[in-house]
Amino acid sequence: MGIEVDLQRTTEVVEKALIAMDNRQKLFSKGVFRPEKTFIEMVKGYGERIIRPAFASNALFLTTAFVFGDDTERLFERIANTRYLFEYSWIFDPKEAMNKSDEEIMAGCTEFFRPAGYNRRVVSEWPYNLKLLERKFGGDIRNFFNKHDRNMEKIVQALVVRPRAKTMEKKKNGTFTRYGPKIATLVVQWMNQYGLYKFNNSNGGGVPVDFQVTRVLIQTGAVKLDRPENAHQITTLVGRTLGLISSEHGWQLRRISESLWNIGSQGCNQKRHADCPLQKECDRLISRKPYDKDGLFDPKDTGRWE
DNA sequence: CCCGACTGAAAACCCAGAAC
DNA sequence: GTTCTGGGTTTTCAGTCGGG
Repeated sequence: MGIEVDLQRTTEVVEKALIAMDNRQKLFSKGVFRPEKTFIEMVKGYGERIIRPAFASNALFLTTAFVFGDDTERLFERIANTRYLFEYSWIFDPKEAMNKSDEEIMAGCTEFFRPAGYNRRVVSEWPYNLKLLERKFGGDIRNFFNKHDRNMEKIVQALVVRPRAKTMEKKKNGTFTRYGPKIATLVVQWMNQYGLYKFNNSNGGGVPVDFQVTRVLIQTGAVKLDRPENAHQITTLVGRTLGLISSEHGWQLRRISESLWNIGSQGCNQKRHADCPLQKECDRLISRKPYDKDGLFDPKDTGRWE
């Protein structure tokens, strides 16, 4: 059988998730969980206070790279502190950073973000990205977006280069590093959602497909597997399918992403099955272990009913 | 009651090298 | 050449527990 994405079933599940989100059903009763919100509002406010129009856009663009291999809620809780932001605002300022060594920049970056594990690599790429931003785009990420016709797809494409592009390849290309298919789409989604940049097409760029989004679709039978399969292949297929469904039904990509991600991270991940709007659609709980350990999605039930 | 020590879970991916 | 496969890697925080 291999990997089979059931278009009909995916549509059904997505529609139910959207309805639940809109009607504040079950785990959506307190609204949509947006761990990034406080921090983004904080950088916007700070940028206005220091009268630097590029500050918030730059800060969000650079920070989003850290939404890799970290707990998003904990990450934003750690850094959403006005005193810290004031003290470390220079790490988001391309001009000021030009006067500092890579080591100094990396040290400041580590102190501010206190990276949790995998995303330490973001720290080592920070000086490169920051200096590229200054040299090539005049210290304003919005110039990079302008260069790609303010078009979400083109911007994501320029950041990703190609799936699994090597860091060196991106550097040769003169583009930013640490932005893969998930993070690149997440950046444009947030930039648009929080009004940090006006794109020409506000519903492009795709859905950031991660473990949580995919697990919901596997557990509800929208993605059918009869044995463990490669995670990258599945997330690519899922991304394509969700894009298709979005344009077919006129559903916003951001809303599809938020509804499924909320159900996965706030529901399944915390075993709140009784509080899940997709409870009746779902017949299992899959483990994250094979995903981290072997890069696989294992369809096996690990005990939703325990 | 409050510490420090300890444990376990969690993480909106990327890349080298093998296989076509 | 391009595509695919398999696997890496580390900090943080909440929860628990025993000793002082």
